[in-house]
Amino acid sequence: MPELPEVEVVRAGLEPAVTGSLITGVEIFDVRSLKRHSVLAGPFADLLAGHRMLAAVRRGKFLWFPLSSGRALVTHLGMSGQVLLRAPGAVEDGLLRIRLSIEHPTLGEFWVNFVDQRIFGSMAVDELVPTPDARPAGFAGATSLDPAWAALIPSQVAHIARDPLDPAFHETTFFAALNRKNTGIKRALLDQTLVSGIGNIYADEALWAAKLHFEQPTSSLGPRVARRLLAEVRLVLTKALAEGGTSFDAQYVNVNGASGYFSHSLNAYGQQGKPCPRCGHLIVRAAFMNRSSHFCPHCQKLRRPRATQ
DNA sequence: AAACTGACCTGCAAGC
DNA sequence: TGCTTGCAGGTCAGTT
Repeated sequence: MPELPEVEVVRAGLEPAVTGSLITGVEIFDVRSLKRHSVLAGPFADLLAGHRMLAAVRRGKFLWFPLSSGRALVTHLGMSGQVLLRAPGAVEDGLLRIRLSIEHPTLGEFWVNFVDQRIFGSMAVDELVPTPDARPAGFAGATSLDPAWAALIPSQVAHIARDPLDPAFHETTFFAALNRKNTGIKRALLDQTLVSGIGNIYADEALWAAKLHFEQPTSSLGPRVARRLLAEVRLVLTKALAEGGTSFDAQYVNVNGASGYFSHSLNAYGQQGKPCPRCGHLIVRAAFMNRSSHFCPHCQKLRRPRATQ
């Protein structure tokens, strides 16, 4: 569920509370939320208790907290994950899977509650490895002043591409990959090894803004169109972030449980049956990759379509 | 090698 | 009211 803007809202909310905090307790209520944790690393709780979190870092939809032990706590929200900051003793959150008790040097004690309805998300303690380009591995907000962990990335996140808001995102490599690939543009936007952070909502929104059909072959995009699309991706992610992300229900909330407002700004996603804000034709929903694509059939036509036997 | 399909899960709304 | 069905913001292993 949460895409880059939603995950960034969570990261930014956690940053002040977790940076410098000592982990004093770990409670696991559902081991399925540890599916990304390798038992070879050791018991999850033992690898956390007694160590400090040094920062809150994000690349795409992955979030991690470098630890004083030299490892990192990795968090992915999956489709329905939330990380909630609570005062110790607060009323129980439903669907609570993991809880960390932490102690901040000046702000005091918190509960970090990992809540996840569908359990597609997870937490794990992972090794940190150097980034190939020696650039900062992800976005760390105000904490990143060339610290030791900046150019280190959790091993399980290393295969994920940089996101389009990352200053080290390599545009040329991305455009070259689009040229080389033999697939549709939406599939490519959702491929986190090409560009990270984009999910079903923002893929549909960016394609609507760029007037591209979701099955337009990537290899058919000229340099100008590809640039335009990337610009639209950045624009929609930035706008959504400014509005606190997209919330349809209580499933996506920030660390305090509050919703974002971007759902009011959607032009295509979930708008099937409503008029396209640009041309007035009705937005259509189509099956795509075991999910849905939403688009305007009038201003998002397939160009140079391949022969359809 | 690259492209694509299920599997993994729970809860909610809509339809009967 | 209670059942069934379809649907949901993602990733990964496995199969062609």
